[in-house]
Amino acid sequence: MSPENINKKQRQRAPQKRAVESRQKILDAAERVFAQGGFDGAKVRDIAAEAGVPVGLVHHHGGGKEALFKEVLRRRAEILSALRIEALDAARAEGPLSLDQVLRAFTTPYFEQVYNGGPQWLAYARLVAIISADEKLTEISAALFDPTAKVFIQELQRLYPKAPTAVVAECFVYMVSCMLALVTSRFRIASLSGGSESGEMDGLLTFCRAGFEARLAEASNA
Amino acid sequence: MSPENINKKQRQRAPQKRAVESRQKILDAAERVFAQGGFDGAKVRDIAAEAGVPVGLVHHHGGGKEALFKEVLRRRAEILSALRIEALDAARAEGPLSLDQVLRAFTTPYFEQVYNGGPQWLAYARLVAIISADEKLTEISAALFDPTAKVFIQELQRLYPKAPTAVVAECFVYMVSCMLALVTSRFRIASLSGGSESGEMDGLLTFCRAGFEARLAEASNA
DNA sequence: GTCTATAATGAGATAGAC
DNA sequence: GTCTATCTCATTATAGAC
Repeated sequence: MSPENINKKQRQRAPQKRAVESRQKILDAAERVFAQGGFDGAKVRDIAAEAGVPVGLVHHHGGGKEALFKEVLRRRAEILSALRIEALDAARAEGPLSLDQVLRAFTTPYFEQVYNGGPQWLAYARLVAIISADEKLTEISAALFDPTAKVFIQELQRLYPKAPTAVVAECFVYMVSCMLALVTSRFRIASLSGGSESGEMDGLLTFCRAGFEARLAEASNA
Repeated sequence: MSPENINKKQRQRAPQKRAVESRQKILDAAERVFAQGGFDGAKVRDIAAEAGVPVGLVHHHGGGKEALFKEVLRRRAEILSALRIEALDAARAEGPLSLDQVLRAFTTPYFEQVYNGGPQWLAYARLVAIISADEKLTEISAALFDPTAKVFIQELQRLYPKAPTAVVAECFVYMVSCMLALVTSRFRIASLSGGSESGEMDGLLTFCRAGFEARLAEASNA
């Protein structure tokens, strides 16, 4: 056995507590900084300052700005996708799916994490909204979210078999936009209405459920 | 009369055709470049190259990157706001407003310009979607769009007097999100559905009208 | 107004000591 | 792994000739 292999094995056995803490601090700080300003707006120096570590360490653990960005996105996208599929399976177990169940299986995990998962999830939610609007990042966000989206669209299609798939996808995109808007524009809603807030998930679902029903019924009769 | 005043008068009389053309080229190029990548992603050099002018000229006419950015946003925001208010007034002239009329007064001018106003309007639409998602640019977009938004929210409030203003504003934000998403995600919808497109304004309105009705009815009975 | 050259700064990445 | 100092390149902005 060569010395290199011995070193590798040792690293696998003892991943140095301090090191993983640093890595975590850097990823979390990057998440917050990227969530304001997006990829180009964020500076590696800002991330280092936010994490309280020297700049060199950000490169060491993150492997460059771009790799760091992708890793930040990937982390929670995987968790979220798993939770959504899980929720859908749980609903399926109860019998035939309703529109409300499908929409809830998609949105509940998101709001659950954003509201109860700690402040990092809120930063992540903002970041997702930013990359969704950015033309240049389409490939990344498609790779992260399209597989799950397709599962849900397929499920919705089953509920409205006569509606064209393009219309189902269109409605799905509307729902996702509203979902992101609710998180990113809560202050905006407050300001536009003169102060008080209202943004709860059930309101969003009422809006979207009615929208789906009306639009897909219309498209089914065309 | 001093020599300076003479010079000023001469400039006002003859605003040199070449100069205004350059200014126009630069603004249009900036619009396209900002529409990909946002403020931080866009480089002044890219704008100059896109406009086919030397870098120095961009600064001369644009007055720096930030001023250029704001000017690009302002131009069409003013046109759009005027068209929307105009459409609302025209509908008012026909008698009591319906929900559909209010929503159409807001969305029609937008789609009219985006689809028939030339390619620069499409770039502008993308740009608006980007700045709407960006936390740091909240002030700018609020200054540009909130005054008109408030007029429409007030009108919607009149249709649903028992609904809390916060809920009306919430629905309004949903509609705007869907409107922006329709323009920015048309290819996304196509990809999610396997190829064909569907994105027409009437479909959006069906979705949002039903959403408004359901959500505001619910909130009025609470 | 237009263009070229350059100044001044900002930012990503790396080398090498500890 | 951690940190400091530095390299290198890109970018905004300006100065000054035409």
